[in-house]
Amino acid sequence: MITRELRRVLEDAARRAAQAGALPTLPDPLPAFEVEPPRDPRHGDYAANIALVLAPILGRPPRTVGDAIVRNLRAPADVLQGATIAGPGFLNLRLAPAFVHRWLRSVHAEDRRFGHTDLGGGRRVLVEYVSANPTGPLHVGAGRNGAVGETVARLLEALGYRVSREYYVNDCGAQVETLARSVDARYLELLGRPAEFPADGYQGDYVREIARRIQETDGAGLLELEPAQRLARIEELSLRMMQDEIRSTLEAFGIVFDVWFSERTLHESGAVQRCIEELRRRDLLYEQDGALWFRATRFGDDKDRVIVRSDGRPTYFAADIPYHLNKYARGFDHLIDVWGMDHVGDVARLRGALEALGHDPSTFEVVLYQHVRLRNEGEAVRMSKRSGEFVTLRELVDAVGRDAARFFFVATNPAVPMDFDLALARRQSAENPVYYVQYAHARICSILREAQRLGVPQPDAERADLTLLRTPEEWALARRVVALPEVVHAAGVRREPQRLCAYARELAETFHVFYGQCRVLTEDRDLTAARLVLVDAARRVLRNTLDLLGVAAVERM
RNA sequence: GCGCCCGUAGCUCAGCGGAUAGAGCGCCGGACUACGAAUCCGUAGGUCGGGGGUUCAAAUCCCUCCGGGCGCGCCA
Repeated sequence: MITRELRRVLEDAARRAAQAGALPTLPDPLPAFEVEPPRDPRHGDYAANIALVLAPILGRPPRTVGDAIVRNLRAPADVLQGATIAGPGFLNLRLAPAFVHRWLRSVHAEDRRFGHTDLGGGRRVLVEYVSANPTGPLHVGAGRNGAVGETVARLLEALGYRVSREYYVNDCGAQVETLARSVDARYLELLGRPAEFPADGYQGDYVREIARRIQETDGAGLLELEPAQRLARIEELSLRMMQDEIRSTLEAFGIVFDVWFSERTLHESGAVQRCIEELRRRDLLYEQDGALWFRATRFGDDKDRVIVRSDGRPTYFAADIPYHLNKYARGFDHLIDVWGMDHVGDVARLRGALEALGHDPSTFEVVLYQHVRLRNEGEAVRMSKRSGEFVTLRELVDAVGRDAARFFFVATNPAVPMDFDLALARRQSAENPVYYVQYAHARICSILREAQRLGVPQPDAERADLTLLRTPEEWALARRVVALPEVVHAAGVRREPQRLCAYARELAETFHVFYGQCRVLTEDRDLTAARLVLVDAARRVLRNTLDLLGVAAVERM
C-alpha cells in the first residue's frame, strides 16, 4: 500500500530528526498517525498528521515538529517530490511521478491480484450469512444480508484470509412442522380429500406449488402412509424443495455457499446434549419453573436465557452454541455472522456462552444490518411469510437486475435502514450508479477495441514512457487507480463494504472527467502508449472492484 | 423503562479526529466535426437534530436532551 510506504518514510525522517537532536527522544513505537489524500487537491497528493500527533507528546509546537521531520526527510527521489508544512502542522506530500508510475505498472503485473494483500496470512475465517429459515422463499431482506455477507467474504479473501461461506439451515423445530402441515393440507386439497388448513399455516402460493409437485411425482401415494409418517415425508420433501429454491435464487444472485450446515444434525449427533452437559458441569445452568437456564448475566447479557424449555425441547439458542463450537472445532480462527438487527439481543448470550466454554469472545463477531423497508410507489409493502404478502428476492432480482440489486444492497451502511422502492428501482434503473460505473468500464473497453482496430500496439506497461502523463486529469486518474489496496484494506478490516461502492463511483467519475479532457488514441505514438497503460490500469482496477462487489464488469452496454 | 443502531441539501445517502462538509436524484442553464452524450461543465440548495464537554482541531469522541428504527419470548 502506498500509505504504508509513505508512513515508513515519515517515521524514518522523524527518527533521524531525533538522532540529530532536532527533536526529543521519540516513543517506540510511534503513535498512530494518518496518511491520506486531502480533500483539497492543492494540498498535495497525501497529507500526514504526524507532527500534530507528536507535538503534545514531545511538548513542542506542531509546526516545529513538522519542520524537523521535513528537514530530515530523505525520501528517495522516486517516492516523494516534495513536502511542505501547512495549516496547523500538516505535512503535505507530493508524490514523485516515478512512484505512481511504479504502482501503475504493478496494476498491470498483478492484474487480478492488484488490491490484494497478505494481511490475513492464510488464517481461516468462517462467514455465515443469509441462513434464512427454509419455510418460504427468500425475501428482500435476505438480499441485503447476502450481498453484505458475500462482499465481506470476498474482501477478506482479498486480504489474504482463507474464507469459508456457510449457510445454517434451521431444518427442525416448530416452523418446519408448520410448513409441513401447510403443505400437507394443500396436498390433501389437491386430491380432493377433506383438509383443514392450519390456523397458523403459511399462506403463500409456494406452499401450493410444493404440494403440486409432490402430487406430480408421488400422486396419491402418500395417502397410504400413516398420517404421522406422511407428515414426516412431506416435511422432508418440502425442506428439500425449499432449500433447492433458496440455493438457486442465491446462485442467480451470485452467491455460492461452501457449506450448508444442518441444525438437525446437531440434535441427532448428540452435540446439543453434550454441550448442555458441559455447561452444566461448569455450573453455568440452573433449573427454574421447570426450564433449564443459562447464566448469561455472568457474561454481560441483561438476563439469563432458557436453553431447554419446560417441556424438554431445547431452544434455538441450545443448538446455536454447539453450532459455533463446531465452527471452531473445524479450525476457524475467526467467526463472522451476518444477522438482521432484530437479532441484536441474541449477540450477548451467544458470545457469552462461547466465552464460558473457553473461546476468546473477540473471535466471534456479528455484522448487523437494518431491515430493508420495501415500498411500492412510496406505499409500504407488507412482508410476512405467513400472510404470503411479500416480494421475494427472486422477484426483485428479476425486476431490477442482479448487478443493480447487488450494488444497491451494499452501497449503503448496513446499520442504516434502507428503503427499496420497487417501482422506483424499476423506473430509474438506467440511472442507477451501477450503470455509471459499468459505463466507465465499457468505455475503456471500447477504447481498447478501437485501438486494436486501428492496429495500435498493445500497451506495454514496463516500456511505456509514463512521464508523458502530465495533465491534472491524468494525474488524478493515476492516483485514484493505485489507491485500490487502501480501499480494500479499509473496507475489509472495518467490515464496511459500502466503501467499495463509493470508490467504484469515484474512480468512474475520475475516468469520465479524464475522458472528456484527454484523448487516448492520438497521432503521438508514445503519448498514446502511455495513456493506454493508464486507462488499461483503470479498467483492471474497476474490474477488480466490481468483482469484489459481485457486479459484472461489462465490456459493452 | 432498559439495550443496540440511526439523525448530514427538497429526496436518497457518502463522509477515516484534520484544512472551505460531499455525491446521486430532482430543478435551472450549457457542451458531440476523431476513442460510446448511459458522459461532461456550470448555477442553486446546509443551524451536520438541540445543548454541554474533551481537543491545537469535532459531522466524527464523551455526556445529556429530542426524534426515529430494532430488540427486550420457555419464537426463530
